[in-house]
Amino acid sequence: VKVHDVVLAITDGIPLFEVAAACEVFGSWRPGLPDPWYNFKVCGDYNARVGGWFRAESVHGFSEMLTADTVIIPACGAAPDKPHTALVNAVRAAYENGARLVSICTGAFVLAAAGALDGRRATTHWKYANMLAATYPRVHVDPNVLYIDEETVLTSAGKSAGLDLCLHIVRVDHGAAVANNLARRLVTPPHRDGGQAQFIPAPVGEEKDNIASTLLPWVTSRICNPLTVTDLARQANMSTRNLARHFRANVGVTPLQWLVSQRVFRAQELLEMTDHGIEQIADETGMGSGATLRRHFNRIVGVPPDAYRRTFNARTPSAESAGATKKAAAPAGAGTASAVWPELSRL
DNA sequence: AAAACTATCCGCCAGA
DNA sequence: CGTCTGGCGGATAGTT
Repeated sequence: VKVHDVVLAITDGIPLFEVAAACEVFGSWRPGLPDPWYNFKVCGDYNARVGGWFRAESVHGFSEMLTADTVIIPACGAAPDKPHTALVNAVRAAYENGARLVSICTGAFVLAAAGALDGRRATTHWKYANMLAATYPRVHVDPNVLYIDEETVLTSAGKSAGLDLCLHIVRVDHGAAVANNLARRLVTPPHRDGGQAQFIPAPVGEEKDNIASTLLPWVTSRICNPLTVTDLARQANMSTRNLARHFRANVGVTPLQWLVSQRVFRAQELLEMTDHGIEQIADETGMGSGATLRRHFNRIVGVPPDAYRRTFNARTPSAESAGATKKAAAPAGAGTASAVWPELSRL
């Protein structure tokens, strides 16, 4: 099996965070991940300043992109609308060679300049969305999503959305279980399918009495109850129609979709931390039946509940036969990293 | 696995 | 006016 070549391109003045996110995901193998992980290289300007604190010395030339399977452009320098010419040319060449292009933050400007975004949907840091749309009219800019997957071209919003996109790519390449495993190790919340789901509309939201800050906590704390969408509407003091409207606008998915994903997340925790049976967990997560839980769990997590438990349950250090997955359980005392998920996973 | 049955979603629209 | 809300009904998604 050929190892997937990932090349990260950096230019002078590039922000640290975006670079770091990609390096964390693609640049280091961790226990439990497939062994030949990615073949990760950094290319760019020699001595480019990174984040204002470091200089990049050990970098390859842009020509590395020509043989890459995936090219990542974390951002551009201070003037996104005037991208680095050599970089743009290299990206164009890589694209014509069939490479998958990935941008984080203002990296989308480089992709756009290379023509890779023409006629496509794309996103970038919300602060630059207008500029991107104005500079490249043929790009359909959507500032309201974390990332957009156009198969061969993937763009993401700023900062941590880049991490979400990187994990999404791992999910595409290696499956949900591997992606979730990596997310756990990075102590970041796992996500649903990224392809069509567009969650988190407002990058810079206000803290009013919106659904996200009032209704969602109310529900998550009662996730063991078989709440219906009508129940949520009653709690929010609005009609189901209005709830559907506001929910979509504030949370990005429909009430039921969100509800089901929360139940599955809770089921993940119970699978990790208890030895309860599937039927019991279905009951404890407000899911109607074990069959229903299995179906949704499989769809969202990517593996069946029992397989998930075998991999992650901290109580039963199941003898992993083949050496592939070295005891993926969390360190003792940490109570499994998923303990931090409920708060973070409010998509 | 498929079918019958429910619940939910969302465009449209009128009324506040 | 422009904005918000709740009801309706067909299409979909979810459940048994």
